[in-house]
Amino acid sequence: MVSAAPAPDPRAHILDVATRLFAARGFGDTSLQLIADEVGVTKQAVLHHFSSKEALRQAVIDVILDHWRDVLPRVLLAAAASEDRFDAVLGELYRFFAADPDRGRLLVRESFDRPAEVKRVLAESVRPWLDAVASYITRGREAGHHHADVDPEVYVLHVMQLVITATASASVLDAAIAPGSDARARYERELMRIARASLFKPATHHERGKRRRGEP
Amino acid sequence: MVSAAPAPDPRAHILDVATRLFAARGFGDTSLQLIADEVGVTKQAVLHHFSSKEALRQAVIDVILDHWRDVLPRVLLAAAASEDRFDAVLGELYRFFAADPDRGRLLVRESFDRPAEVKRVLAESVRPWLDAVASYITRGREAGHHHADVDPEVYVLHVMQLVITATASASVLDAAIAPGSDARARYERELMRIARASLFKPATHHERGKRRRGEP
DNA sequence: CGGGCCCCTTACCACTTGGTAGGGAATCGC
DNA sequence: GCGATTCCCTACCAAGTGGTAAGGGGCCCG
Repeated sequence: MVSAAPAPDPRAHILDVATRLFAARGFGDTSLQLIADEVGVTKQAVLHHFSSKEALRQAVIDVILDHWRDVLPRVLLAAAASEDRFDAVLGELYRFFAADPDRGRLLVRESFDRPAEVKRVLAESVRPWLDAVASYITRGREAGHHHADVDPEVYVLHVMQLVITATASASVLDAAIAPGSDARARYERELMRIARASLFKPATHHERGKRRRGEP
Repeated sequence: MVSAAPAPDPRAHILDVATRLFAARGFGDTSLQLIADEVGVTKQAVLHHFSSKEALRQAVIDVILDHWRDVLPRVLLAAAASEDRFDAVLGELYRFFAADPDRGRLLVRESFDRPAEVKRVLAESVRPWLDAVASYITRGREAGHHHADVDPEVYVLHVMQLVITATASASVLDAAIAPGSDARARYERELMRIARASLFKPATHHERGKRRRGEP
């Protein structure tokens, strides 16, 4: 689903298939044989490119993390201060995970299966920019744009979790709501609304026309 | 962690251990042997009480679902209409999952591993009362208590997901925020705040003193 | 032409998996 | 006392697991 082309590079092809299968079935329930069959090679060809199943796991996760580490700074740099930018950043984040639900599923699975590893990554790679975002919120709070009782750090974590799980389990959640209009669009819209309404004060006196200008 | 007593009933003991292990390591990565060792019996004793590993899985899930089906109606019945009741219901839901993070983890894992099954349960067991809650929100919206642009169904789903994932991965998330004051309390408080702020209008003219009466 | 390297194969390995067969000990109703 | 039932054990099994060993075919560089 994530790749149409069979990929000329077999290593990348294996990584791709493994990512999909690990996300869908979990690490323990995905045998090297299954991955190999799906790719169209033998199990030993897989083991040729990745010295062990564990190495394959690491490689799969690294792909996600690298992608993340690449995209996040770019997105956050675009986040100056205004409410419009907030939408842009959150939208980017949402689209990142919505583009491939496997990303979120892998992250969630990993946080369950190997909490120690994930904690390390969180402490090292996530905390820095979480601090940055949190301090941005704190500034906006002191400036009176944000609700006074926001817990910036935890707010950001909760919104991120919401993005991840909403995209990761969207296909399942469809069964819970009445069928009809595009559910995915509703998920995204409502998520954005929740995030916005719980952060921004409801448009105080001054600062009315300033909001929701067109963005380039 | 969830059971201190070794449980005189071996079947219940097995169920308990299996629940914990399935939640922590996933179904595929938990062998019958491991469960048996943890319980202190042989693998065949486990297979005596549960005819197959799959049967054990079902039994574990049924315990969770039964608990859920038992608790939810009771909680929802207490939900008349006021904002105070909202806190009570959401708080109850939160405490239900916070009391044992394995519950949330199991549900999340199950939604990944067996989406078809979960969809069935959602459609049959969750949708009815989700409709009820949603229509309650819709009424409050028409009465002017709630934000006009709330998508009731999706709002409830998102809040539920937030509760589940926040409790399920709380221990991991601790690594992302600055250490110090009780993180769990912050998670709960901020989650409640987000849910409340994104649903209720910010205290219109009348109805001011009514909100946030003394809480213990 | 020939050696070396890369990519992948077949063949095989020790080990674990979920599950079966059958029997033994304790307990209960009679 | 005695059969039946419940509970759990030892012993075993076929199938599948991750991983190793060894080698073959294509290809580049000399």
